[in-house]
Amino acid sequence: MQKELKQDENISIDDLIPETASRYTQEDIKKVSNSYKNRDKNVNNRTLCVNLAKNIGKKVIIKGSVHKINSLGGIEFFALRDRSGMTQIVFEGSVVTQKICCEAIIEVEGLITKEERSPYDNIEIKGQSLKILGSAASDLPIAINGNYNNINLPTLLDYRGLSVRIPKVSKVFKIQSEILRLYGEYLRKNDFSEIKTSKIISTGTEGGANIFELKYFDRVAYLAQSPQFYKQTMVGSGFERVFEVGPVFRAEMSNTVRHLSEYTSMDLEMGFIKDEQDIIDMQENLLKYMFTEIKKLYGDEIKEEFGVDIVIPEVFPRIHFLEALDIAYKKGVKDMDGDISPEGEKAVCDYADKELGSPFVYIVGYPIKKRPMYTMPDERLPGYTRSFDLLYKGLEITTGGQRINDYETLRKNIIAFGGNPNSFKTYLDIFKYGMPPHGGLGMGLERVTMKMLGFNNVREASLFPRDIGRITP
RNA sequence: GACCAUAUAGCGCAGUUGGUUAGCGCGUCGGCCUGUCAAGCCGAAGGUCGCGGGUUCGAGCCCCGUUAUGGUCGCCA
Repeated sequence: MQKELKQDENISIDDLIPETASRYTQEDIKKVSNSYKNRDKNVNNRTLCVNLAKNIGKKVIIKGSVHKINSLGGIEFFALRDRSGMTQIVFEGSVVTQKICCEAIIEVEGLITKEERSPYDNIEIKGQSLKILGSAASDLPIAINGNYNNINLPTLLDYRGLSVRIPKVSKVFKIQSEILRLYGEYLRKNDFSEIKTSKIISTGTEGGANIFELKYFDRVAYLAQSPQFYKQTMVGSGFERVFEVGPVFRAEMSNTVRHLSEYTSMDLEMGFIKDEQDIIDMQENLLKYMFTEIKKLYGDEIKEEFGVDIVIPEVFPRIHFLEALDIAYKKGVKDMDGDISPEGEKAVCDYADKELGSPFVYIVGYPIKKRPMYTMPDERLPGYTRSFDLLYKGLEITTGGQRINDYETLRKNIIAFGGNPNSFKTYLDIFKYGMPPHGGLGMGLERVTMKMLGFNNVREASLFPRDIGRITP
């Protein structure tokens, strides 16, 4: 709820502009513009926490947030946090004269000292002067320096702007940032081009009711559920291999630990494949690369902070849908009615984990009815398709497959799925005028992050999650 | 959308078969303290028990409604 403004807060933008603003002389202006060229670049020199060890004995300036204060009367210990890590500053005597609260932004000049009693790498800074760059109030609603587990997820999300300061929380998103980097890095190395396509569309791609409607001038438009058609268009364009990382929107009435109304889809699409196995090969190698690099960079921290090992199997098992069903039945999962239930998926994952030593498992060959109209049928097992899901630790993190690339087949499929070919004209045209055999996949960034770090709620892996009940912050 | 659970201080929680002034830990505020690292010791503030109604001499507790949150399912990445 918005609070009423107090009387003295009732100011306008005009109050911010002094009358002199219209009378600045050429000289006044010149003074400012000259300062652009002649500025002292060393004024802002600053040593980061991570670089303290190699500068022991030097006098430095460090800047960051006050993480924690321990005041013992004549001596005060500050834990200081910057983007690289933490350190301890010791103030003796009367250096600290102002009231300073946790999360205040400070600048400290001091001497880097080897000190066995310091909890941070046996290094600390003897503070000689202190400046407040940004003050902080004392009534922090959540503890940034306390035990992460003492705050419930909805509270963390309500105060997201502050909870992202908690080192363990920000670590999640540092890792997620690396996941994104590695995804693009590997695909570029393999001749993929990155594309960005519009998220405002005129018709749904996958059909169904789970699409957000929005006002678009005097018309109705929708938020894209997937870049599917655009990816395929660009395969046909001659790019052959494209990838996109971007938001997709699902208006599903699904209030679960694994659903978001808006999530980041890591998509790829590639031409001149033999079949869906080429797509799986590409993704398997991609994931091995990504996970190996993450493990190199963060493996120890992930183990320590989140208590999980990153396991990268030699081969990712590939099981046919009907085999998977069988495995699930044998594990005692009932009531699947020819389709694999989430419980059945868990059983298959369990099997892959225990029998095949892999937290990943591909289920290939879903029934036609379970897949979108553009999915390539498998001529060897009519009724089934050349599509797949990738399950990771019991959760679906990817859907993909080979697509139909023949115009007539696709046209008939659109009709068979209850659509009107006329409303898919732009899409169909790319097939009418030559389209290579191709396929691709979409991978949910937050789900990958969630499972990699062993969370049981996908919201923990989303900076500003959107779900049925949440559109703020 | 269906079902189940929960709602008590800034945060995390306890609160007995319904019974005086609703507690605990952390945090916050004040005081003491020169090696803290879950600092310690002394003191203090902080609550319309989600909201609305009902039962009762009496409700944080029981009943009805409502809202929010969490979880499960369908569905999905």
